[in-house]
Amino acid sequence: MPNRSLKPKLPKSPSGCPMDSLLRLLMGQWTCYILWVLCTNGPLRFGELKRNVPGLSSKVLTERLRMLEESRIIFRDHHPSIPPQVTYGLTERGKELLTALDELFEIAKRWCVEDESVASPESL
Amino acid sequence: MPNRSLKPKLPKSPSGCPMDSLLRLLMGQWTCYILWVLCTNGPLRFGELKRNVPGLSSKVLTERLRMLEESRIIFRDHHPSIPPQVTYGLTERGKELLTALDELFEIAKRWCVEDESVASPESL
DNA sequence: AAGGGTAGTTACCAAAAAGTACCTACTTTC
DNA sequence: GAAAGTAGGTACTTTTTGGTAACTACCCTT
Repeated sequence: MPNRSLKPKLPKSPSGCPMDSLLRLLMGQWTCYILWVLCTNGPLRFGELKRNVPGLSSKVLTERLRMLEESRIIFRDHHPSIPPQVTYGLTERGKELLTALDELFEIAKRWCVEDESVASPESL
Repeated sequence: MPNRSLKPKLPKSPSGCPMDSLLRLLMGQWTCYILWVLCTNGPLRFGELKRNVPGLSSKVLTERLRMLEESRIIFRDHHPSIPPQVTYGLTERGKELLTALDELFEIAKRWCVEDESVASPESL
């Protein structure tokens, strides 16, 4: 049986600022992308999730999932069958978080369009 | 004269996703905190900014400011007087971004309160 | 005339993060 | 009977970051 001992080691936010803890969590590479995949695809098994994020290693995926689970942003549903079946999905907190991240996404898209129209002006 | 040659080296988002570029920018340590300080205090000079973010080194501050300037999230106002006077502040883009980040901040605060009330339930 | 403040830059080093490869234990499929 | 798939864990290496200290050039203050 896997012992789930991989240490997530969030530095525990010495400043005590709530935003600091949240940023520290989201700032890790892949983290937001993992959340976005879980949001658009619904709950996924470990392997499916990994296949949906090309380039992501098992090690890092496990770390990220542990941190997100600990913060109750995602849930972990474990069926100790053979082969084992573990499903991850967004909790209510996770969905709430995604609505905020979605706003960032909208901004990113808007800026991208703006930048393109600056790069190639319509005056031809 | 400082030659402003410090390479910001954003990995240029190989995936081409707009959100990826934005996250790559915001994800760096201190970046969001710098933006928050500029938002709450208004435009600040380099030294003032540094003093407002304890623990942040000149090197990293310069790197972050260059990246944010390049993305037009902050502006850089340079008066080549002696001593030199350089002021940084949020652009319209920056202010737009901060409204989105503020929502994350609200979520972080709410969760923090929730977690405390779970840790010490009112049933005494 | 020595020290401090201005806004950085550079080189060097230490720490943290991420990637790689290989391992479990069991079943199903080829 | 060997390979592949399940969900990770472990050890090792490499890459990326961030911090430190010293430096620029010029002025004002003590």
